[in-house]
Amino acid sequence: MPSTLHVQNSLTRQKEEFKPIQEGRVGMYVCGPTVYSDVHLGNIRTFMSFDIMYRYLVHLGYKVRYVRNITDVGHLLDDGEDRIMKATRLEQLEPMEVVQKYTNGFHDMMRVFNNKRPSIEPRATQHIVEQITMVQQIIDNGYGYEKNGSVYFDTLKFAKDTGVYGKLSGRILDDLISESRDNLKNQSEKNHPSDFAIWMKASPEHLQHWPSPWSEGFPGWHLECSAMSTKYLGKTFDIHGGGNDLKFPHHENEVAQNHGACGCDPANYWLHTNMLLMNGAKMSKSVGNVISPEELFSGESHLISKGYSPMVVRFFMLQAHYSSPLDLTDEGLQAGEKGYKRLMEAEKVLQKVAHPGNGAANDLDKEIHILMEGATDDMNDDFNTPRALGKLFELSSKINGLKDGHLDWTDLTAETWKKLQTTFHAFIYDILGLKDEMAAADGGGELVDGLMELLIEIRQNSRTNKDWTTSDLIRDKMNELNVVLKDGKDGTGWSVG
RNA sequence: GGUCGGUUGGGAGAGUGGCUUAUCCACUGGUCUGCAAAACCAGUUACAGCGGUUCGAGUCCGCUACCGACCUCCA
Repeated sequence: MPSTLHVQNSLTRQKEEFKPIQEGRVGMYVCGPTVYSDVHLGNIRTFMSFDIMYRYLVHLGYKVRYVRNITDVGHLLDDGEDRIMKATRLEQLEPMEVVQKYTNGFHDMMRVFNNKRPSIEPRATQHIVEQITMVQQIIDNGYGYEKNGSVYFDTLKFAKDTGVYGKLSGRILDDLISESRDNLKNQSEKNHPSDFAIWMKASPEHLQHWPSPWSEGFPGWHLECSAMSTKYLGKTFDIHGGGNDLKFPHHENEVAQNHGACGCDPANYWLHTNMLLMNGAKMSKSVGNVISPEELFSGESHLISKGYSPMVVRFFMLQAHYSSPLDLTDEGLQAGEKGYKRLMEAEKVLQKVAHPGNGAANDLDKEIHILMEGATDDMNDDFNTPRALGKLFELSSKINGLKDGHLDWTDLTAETWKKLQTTFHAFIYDILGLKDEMAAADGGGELVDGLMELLIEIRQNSRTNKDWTTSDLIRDKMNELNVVLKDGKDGTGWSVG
């Protein structure tokens, strides 16, 4: 139960206390999407995980510079074709049209899931100069060589000189030699199979290309992150993140490039998120378990029984730790939907109900404090959202218990109640980034509120007169409209859903 | 073949060498209620298998089985 933030560092494979380079400030770089197709649910989980980290760091009072790039060039498919170029060909669009289209889609989806915008969202194509400069530095330092207009990173020399190559992914260069397969397009040009391109000469049909000292071409995929993180966060910064499938080769090569150019580690803490599974397997077309965010919302998929709202999906994802694989299932989503509503209801009750005034710091008071502190400790422990959520649910029980009269208001002070209101609200909205999806519906303005009050009053009169026909009619009709009436000790409440 | 991770109750999913339950969903009983819903209380199902370390192990070590990711574009 750490009282300061600890994170699992992929670089050391250990949980370490987080100490920023500059006090009070954090530089964080996260590998963003390659904008060549619609955003994948797995991406959404990854960016949501880093969104939580970003939010929590901000909550802790850090001034965070959060950089998340857009890859719009240089990311090749295994047949050597550029991802963007492929989309250009298939959709008959300009490269920048492809990039804009899927960038827009990505942004829309990030907003739908309530992910905060990064401080800087640089694009690879806007940083060609920086990348060319870095290639030159790498060449000057003896770790790059040119072949037919393309430039490659000399992994063998780098590994011999520094011993750094393979540090992040746990791979040894000897293994890489035997592992590598001769299926890369430019294989023959490379001195060594594990070498990778940092500048590629453009073939005639390639639409995205820039002049450079070596050829008319484009930067290698791994290079953009090195160049842009260095530009905006400095040679060494605090946190570098991405999906764990990027660990090798992308992140390993990034480390190599930074060392090759500047002789230093790019980031002190490398954080990797785990994969999202669908029904126990990685989403893939061959398995037939792919579902898009839109299908998830609408329910139009054989994989799910109904649609689930973005916040339900977000809540569902928060119930697993970011470093564990998460299995997306219909049952899991259903459970998530109920849990999400329960949590949000408790928050509403908490904010609506005032402490009567007289109370002492008894056991209940202490329990509430312990739970609140526990939730913070959980977040400090490598952003453990599932455990923190558990604490929030235990607090929900206390809140509901007080409201229903099962727990005694005199056992806690008004200050504690006030603090609970602040803390709970901060956790749900600021840290976990949940939104009240019912708010839009039931906050339909004063008119709706007034009408609802009137209906509830009429129904209450019927109930007093034991006119069950009328009271049940109102309740049933409301149910048909997806409005749930809740009879409590202090009158009737209502909610949508 | 190599690297890394995983296997927890009906489902999802935390967790720690012992003492106090994760939590959510589902289920059972109860309280409340005109009835229901909601809420609250209580309860039922666990730590893949085998061996070892230990006074004591889901928790550490080893082996076996199974699963996954990466090694090739991928969050």
